Amino acid sequence: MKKPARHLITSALPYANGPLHIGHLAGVYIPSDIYTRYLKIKGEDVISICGSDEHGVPITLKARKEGITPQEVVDHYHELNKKSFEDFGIEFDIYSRTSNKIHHETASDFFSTLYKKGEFIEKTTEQYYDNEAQCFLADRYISGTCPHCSSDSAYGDQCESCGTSLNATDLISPRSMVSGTMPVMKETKHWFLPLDKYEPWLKQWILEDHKEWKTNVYGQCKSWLDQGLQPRAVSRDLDWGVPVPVEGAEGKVLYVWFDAPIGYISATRELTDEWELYWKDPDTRMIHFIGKDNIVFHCIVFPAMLKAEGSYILPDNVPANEFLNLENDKISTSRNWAVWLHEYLQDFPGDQDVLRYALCASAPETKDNDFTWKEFRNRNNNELVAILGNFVNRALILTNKYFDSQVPARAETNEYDREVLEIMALQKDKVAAALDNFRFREALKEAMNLARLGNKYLADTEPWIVIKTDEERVRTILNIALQITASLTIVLDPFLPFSVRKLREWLNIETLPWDMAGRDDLLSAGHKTDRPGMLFRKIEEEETDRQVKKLMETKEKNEAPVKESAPVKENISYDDFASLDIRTATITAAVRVPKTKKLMQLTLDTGIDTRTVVAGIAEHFDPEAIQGKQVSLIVNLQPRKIKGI
RNA sequence: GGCGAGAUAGCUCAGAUGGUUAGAGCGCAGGAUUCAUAAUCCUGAGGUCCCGGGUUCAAUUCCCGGUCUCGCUACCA
Repeated sequence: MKKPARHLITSALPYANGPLHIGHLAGVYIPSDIYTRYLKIKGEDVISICGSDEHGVPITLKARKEGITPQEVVDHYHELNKKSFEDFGIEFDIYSRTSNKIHHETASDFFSTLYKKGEFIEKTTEQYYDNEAQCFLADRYISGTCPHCSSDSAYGDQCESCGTSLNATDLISPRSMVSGTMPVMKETKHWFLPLDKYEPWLKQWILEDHKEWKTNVYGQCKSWLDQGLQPRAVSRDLDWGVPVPVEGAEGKVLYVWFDAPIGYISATRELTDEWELYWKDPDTRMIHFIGKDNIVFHCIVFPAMLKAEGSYILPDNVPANEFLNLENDKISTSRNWAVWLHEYLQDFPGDQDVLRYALCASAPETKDNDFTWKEFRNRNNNELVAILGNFVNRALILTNKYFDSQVPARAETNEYDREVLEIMALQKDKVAAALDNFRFREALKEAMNLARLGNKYLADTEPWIVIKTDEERVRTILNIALQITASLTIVLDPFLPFSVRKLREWLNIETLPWDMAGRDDLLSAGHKTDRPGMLFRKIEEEETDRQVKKLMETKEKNEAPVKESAPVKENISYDDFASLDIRTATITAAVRVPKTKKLMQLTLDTGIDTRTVVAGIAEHFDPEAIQGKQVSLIVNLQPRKIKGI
């Protein structure tokens, strides 16, 4: 493979409607940061791009709910997240945002270019329109009764109660969540990117030319390509986003997934006048770091957009990670089940590298992984403190004790010394080989093995005993131990930037380039080192227990029945009310409905008869636990069949 | 429902074009050691490789069927 002239690293743009958590870090930003730092220390030409994704419906919903403008929402989270990245040493060359002017221009121009080339098809479809608020309603803005489970709190895109994905037109008695009124169907025009047109080319490019992509990425792409691609809408009716730059397109903006990846381009433009070198020169190697939920957009939709435009390069690889769970449960922003980065730093000030280490060591590279506080503590105490911190401390303290902190000269080496030096020299290539293949867990392990080697070397050579009889021999031993320490500052640099900085200060050296790692002459005899402090502190059980307790409290809070009250339905007449026959009934039997997640079949004794009712409660109640309980029931509701019952 | 990925030691994960004793780190047990933040080093115990069938001389690996977890499912972002 030809060596690329430069690298362009992109990291998925975090959506600016919430703070960042450990899942973001482990899945995307730690790998991308390690990779970027690695390329930089190797002396490659590389830029790392990221920014806030600030458009789309959820942000407008959040703004409406909080009674502020969408701009205020994104301003808040942009600043918060930008700071979190800085605090954790995630070094982007630029952290931009999609609500700024340069992005609007870039995205608008991109659309115009495709529009002028005739790359879009226009389609007029019928969509729900809110007459009172005078706007089209995205599916998310519509609620109604689910046609499958009869839950009355289904959204236009999905029923939260039974999990079915829906079209807004499927809903029974739809209501606008903006005004509460009943929406009407109205025609609206949208632009579509005909992905089907690029299908043959995508098949060749991915399925034939990129067999080396990770199996999850390749498999997902293959599944889409095998099913056949369809034209995909690139615009929507909304007043928040990049306006569609076409006459007569008032009230329409670019669909956020058209808009967001262009954010990578606008951020690069904002960073450098040479942006076209990074985006259009075939000698540039582009890598997208993303989570698994983003695969199709980065592997199919965005490449199709770039291809349609014509002058851009395509990604060389898209190393998508799986998801990180937390204490055996899915991370969820809405359920507050997460470790938030800004909160972590309040509770563990100065311990950024510990989290970086723990998340990299158990990154969800091939399958979903679980983060536990216990593992976090163990990783810190047994690996960072005991192996790395301890070795560095031993080497420097011994030097301080025996040779007044000066690097001793190496005399004659014996066979064992040479063996150790040889392993040390090979270690950087092992780390590099893993990093080149985006295997970050393995790379970190190999880097740590260098510290393990150091501990073993000291244990085997026992300088604290030899010093009594043979000082010359100890000089050689400590020289070698210190050379290992110096190499550690190189191979660990991408992973633990904060700690490596400290270590360099104690060794009194500058940042060394990658290729020097493993050399036996990084520190010359007589070089003065500093007395070391603590590289890592021990984390006590109380500290992590407190974190677990915090999560348990969240869980309790979530389980408490403080359900948000649904919007009040339209008033009904007294006659309607009077016609409801509500009675108290006793549950005599309850069984789960097979092949459903949420449905439970109940047998009820109403006092007047015994009847069978299906309720969407199986996620929250145990069949055994609710037997004998009393419920109220409208006994004259029209009977319906659900799942054949 | 359809599709994709995963399931291997107590935990977190590697791995094998099908072939003798399936690996690592952590945890656990025993020993050595004291320079070091009781940190290190050595040794050891631990596995129905998710379940059921098939192909084969041989299956944890390939094929078929199933179970569970996660993701995608085309206007969710």
